[in-house]
Amino acid sequence: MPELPEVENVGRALLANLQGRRLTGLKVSFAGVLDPSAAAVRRRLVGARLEGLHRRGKYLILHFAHDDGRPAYLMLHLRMTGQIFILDGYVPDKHVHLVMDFEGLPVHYRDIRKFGRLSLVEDGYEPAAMAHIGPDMLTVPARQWLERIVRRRGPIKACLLDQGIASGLGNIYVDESLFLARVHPLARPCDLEEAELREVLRRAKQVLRLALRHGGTTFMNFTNFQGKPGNFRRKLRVYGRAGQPCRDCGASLEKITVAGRGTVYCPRCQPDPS
DNA sequence: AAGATTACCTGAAGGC
DNA sequence: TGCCTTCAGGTAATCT
Repeated sequence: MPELPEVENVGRALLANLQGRRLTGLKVSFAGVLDPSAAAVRRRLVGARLEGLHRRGKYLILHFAHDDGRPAYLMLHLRMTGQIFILDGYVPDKHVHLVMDFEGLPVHYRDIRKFGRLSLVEDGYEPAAMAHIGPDMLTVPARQWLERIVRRRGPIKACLLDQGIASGLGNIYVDESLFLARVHPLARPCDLEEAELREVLRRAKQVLRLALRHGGTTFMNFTNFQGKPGNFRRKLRVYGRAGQPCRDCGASLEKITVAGRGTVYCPRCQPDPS
């Protein structure tokens, strides 16, 4: 499940391998992953060079430019199971839906569940299609984040998953952040002290940076562009560990449902808010 | 109007 | 070549 650190890794790989290269071909075998049609995307992008790239939350926006300077942008979201492979001798299977050719270097897009999207956008790194997406979780100033969350009455876990408040956290890193901050997933931001909220943000940034350094978390499907799994899984404190002992206090970790998501927490380290 | 639910997909896992 | 149900979760759309 790609969240901010996994998406950042993908972005770095794309930049490192493709910056300055020209897109020379585009093959699409499942049209649903591309918006609009392959023909329309080809018309805008083939012949353009990859100039740069921007990430906000779990979105990547690739900036292409034609020789006359005319810009074009491709917005990418991997959703649940999207993967990019840039790998010598990679053999596509039935889940590879799109191949971009960069002057002989093939870039494969694979997506088992077909939730991911590559979308042509015309309005740069801050497109209207992302107007409802909040600031990036890794860089949002504490003051701005507090303003956006402090009056919320829903469970803090739902707020952290809400990409409109701040973007980048998914189910894994939300549970990890709340555990490190010693905050119960059902606690309401409007009931918490400012210091507790600040601690949640501090821990979220910490866990994202740490996961990034370890190449992301491979739980189900994530691998990097060369097909290697991330190493952060063995660092997880609560996610995927329901019924196992808390690494800090030994209590049995509990599993509940919050905002429709499986949620693991320590009943002793993260005391019930009520 | 924020919060909750469902649709979109496939594969893994478990019960029988 | 076992069948069926449940679960996994990011986001948009649709409810209440």
